[in-house]
Amino acid sequence: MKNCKDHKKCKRIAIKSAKDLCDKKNLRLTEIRKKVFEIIWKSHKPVKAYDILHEIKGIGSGKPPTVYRALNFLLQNGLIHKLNSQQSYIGCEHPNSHKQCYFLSCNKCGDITECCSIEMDNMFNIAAKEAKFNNTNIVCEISGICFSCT
Amino acid sequence: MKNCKDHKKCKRIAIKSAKDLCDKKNLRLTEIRKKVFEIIWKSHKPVKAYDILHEIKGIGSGKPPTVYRALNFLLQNGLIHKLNSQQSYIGCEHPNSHKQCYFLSCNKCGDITECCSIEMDNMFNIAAKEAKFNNTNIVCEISGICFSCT
DNA sequence: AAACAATATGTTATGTTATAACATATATAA
DNA sequence: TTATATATGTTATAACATAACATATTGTTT
Repeated sequence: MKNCKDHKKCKRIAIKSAKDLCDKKNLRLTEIRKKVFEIIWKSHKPVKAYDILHEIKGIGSGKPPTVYRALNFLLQNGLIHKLNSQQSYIGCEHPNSHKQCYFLSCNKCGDITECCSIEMDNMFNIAAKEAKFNNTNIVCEISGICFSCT
Repeated sequence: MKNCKDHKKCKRIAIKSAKDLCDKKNLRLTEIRKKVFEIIWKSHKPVKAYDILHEIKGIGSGKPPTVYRALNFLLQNGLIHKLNSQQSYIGCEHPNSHKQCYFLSCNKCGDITECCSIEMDNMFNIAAKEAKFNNTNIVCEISGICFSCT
């Protein structure tokens, strides 16, 4: 997310839409869950579970299960994503709206961009259909060196 | 890899071509590396590092670094793949030849199919090019329920 | 409001995955 | 043969994640 100029705004919007989504779906965005979400949204860089754990002093038990439960809640409800190739977590840029996305991840600066592409989507759907796979879940992570780091 | 009828043959070929590849590239397929490779090739299912560790009694130190070093050697030289979404390792179906592949992974039977697709490749290349990314590495894993398990 | 059920969090312990750091051995090149 | 690079041994620990059971909080029914 290189083109984020005003991250405070970015974060505010993310929190607002998380609240809205939870209201609409009757989900409880508890204090702990909200805090974990906020920590993840501190930047556009992926965050590790144990970094959250270290940062979450004063709220909740400060023990792994607390953090992982919050992460799982956020993952299940599409508010964050897990980056499997680096075991870390990042806020979803467009909750509510999207089905599938892929990630561009810079090995140098750590910046992540979440991308949606109908073409890519179709590709995945075709691949799954050809193989007769059901209930598919797709992990697609493109890592490399981004433009500004080249 | 549902259409493997004769896995002994499958494995033999894999070991043969690993040897050839190492000869050609002047790489040393030592006893430990070969053993780890063989354990991975016992089936077409992904194998966990610690399962290898438990199975590798009698050869090498039988301690994590030994196994991870062998795994890294095999990964770096394209002889095996790592499935990031399940932290496990699987033999490469076509070393030498391919640049990019994606995986179909059944959540029920655990079977994995390694697929190559020019269209998918192009898609990834276009995505990387558009984003001006260099030296890209792609992780693409489609999980779901396979045809025979449905 | 009281009783109950469902959901969320606390707590302890442990399982799982992976690497750092330094020592020793083996292979290859000078 | 000495030097250098590569591979392995060894000890310790870091990093990631969940099981199992106890308690608290919220929501629902009576």
